[in-house]
Amino acid sequence: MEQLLKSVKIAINENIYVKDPESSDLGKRIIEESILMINEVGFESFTFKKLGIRIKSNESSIYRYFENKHKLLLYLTSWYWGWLEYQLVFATNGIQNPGEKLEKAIEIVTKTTVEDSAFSHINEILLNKIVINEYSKSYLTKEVDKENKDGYFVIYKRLVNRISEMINNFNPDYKYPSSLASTILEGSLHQNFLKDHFSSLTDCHAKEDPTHYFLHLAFSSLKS
Amino acid sequence: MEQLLKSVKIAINENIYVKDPESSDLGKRIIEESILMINEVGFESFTFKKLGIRIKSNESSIYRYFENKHKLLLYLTSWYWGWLEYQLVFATNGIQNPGEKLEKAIEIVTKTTVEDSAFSHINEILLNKIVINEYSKSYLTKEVDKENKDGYFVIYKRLVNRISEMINNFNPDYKYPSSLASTILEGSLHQNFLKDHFSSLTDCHAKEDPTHYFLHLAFSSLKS
DNA sequence: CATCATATAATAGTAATACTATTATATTTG
DNA sequence: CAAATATAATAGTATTACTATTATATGATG
Repeated sequence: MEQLLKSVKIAINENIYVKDPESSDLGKRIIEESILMINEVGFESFTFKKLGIRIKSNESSIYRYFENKHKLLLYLTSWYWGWLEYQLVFATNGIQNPGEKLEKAIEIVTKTTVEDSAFSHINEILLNKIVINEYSKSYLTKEVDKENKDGYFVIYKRLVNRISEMINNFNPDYKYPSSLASTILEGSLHQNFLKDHFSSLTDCHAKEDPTHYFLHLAFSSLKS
Repeated sequence: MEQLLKSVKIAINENIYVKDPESSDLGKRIIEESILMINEVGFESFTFKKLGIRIKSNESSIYRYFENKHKLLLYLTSWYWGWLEYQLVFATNGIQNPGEKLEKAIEIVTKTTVEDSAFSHINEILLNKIVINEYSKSYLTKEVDKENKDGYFVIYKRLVNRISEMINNFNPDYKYPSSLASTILEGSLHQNFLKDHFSSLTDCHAKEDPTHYFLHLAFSSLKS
């Protein structure tokens, strides 16, 4: 898998960036260091000026890659979902049995992220933390409908739909496949957040807990 | 219920505000108009300066009630959760049967908000929209642990715990009562958001759909 | 190897934001 | 009526989120 992934590039909607960050060394440094910095200071305090100082480049040079930090967040989270989608498709591809397939899918999307050496400038573990802490902010905006129309959320939507289809294949009579799929994806981020900051509001404390919880939730819904 | 509620005040942690907005006419106008304005322009574009102009008062006067707009958001959302908690307790109080009680609770917290005439300066329908669109932003911050320690989220936590206890009363063997409770509350906000902006990611399209979805989700989990 | 294009860096500037501080003017209360 | 308190007006600051311009470095092509 590692070898194969090395030649794979996660395709991001071209309108999200001004210039493809994968196309230059500076671009890759922007991605690499922004992931570290957003984790350190949070998205609100993160600015292009500070990032410029950190990567020993200039604020205005970063603007040649991304219009603003919102677009950079969209880029980072799209990349994450694309990466997760790749893992999902790869891991479930050969499975014929719909129950097994769905089980594997839920495992993939709810498990704790491990680093992937295929993309050297991207720290997937920290990127997962960014998604947990900041993803909602990318769509809870007044511009969401326009940006959705412009295709900024296609990868996420495709991922939800893939899970929704697997749910449907397992039980075609179940009435809420899309809601269950979106609940699993969003809920997994939420339970992970609660684990770290509001532990009394969750029963997920160990690594595998969110996976067990969502497996139980999904399969009991689909079997009844 | 209406008559009784008229003498009820939703108690908000005193550290959230500088001066109690319920204590003056200006304070109530700040609450009333900020709800309208955040709905209109979104939390990001909302500023105390603009609110001051709108209520024909001064920016600096608003600062005498709230340190910043983040605190105002905490106030508004705490009020909402307090109001919902009151409805929950009131509606489920007399119910002895744990299944019925939980069913009622899920109905209350997932149903579409209707206006409550008891609090004339607060539009609960719009406040519910603010909670859907902005609540996450109030805790997805670098200050969350400190603010949690300071008790800024107590009402929300109490609400989740109430539901969690009802789940536990219905099925003491179920392993994830807190996770299920937080999934229902957060998930309900999320499904409502998807309904309005990403309809392909949800099966909740009509008014009662989130309730039906979460009732099915909860009870099939708890019966298996 | 010269030149031409492009990428990057440096500098400066702007409007808006998120405040703080000070003073003036109402309004309430004791 | 005086004193305290609430509100309003004004001004000021550091930071943010950009845009614009110019300078410099690198690299590709003829």
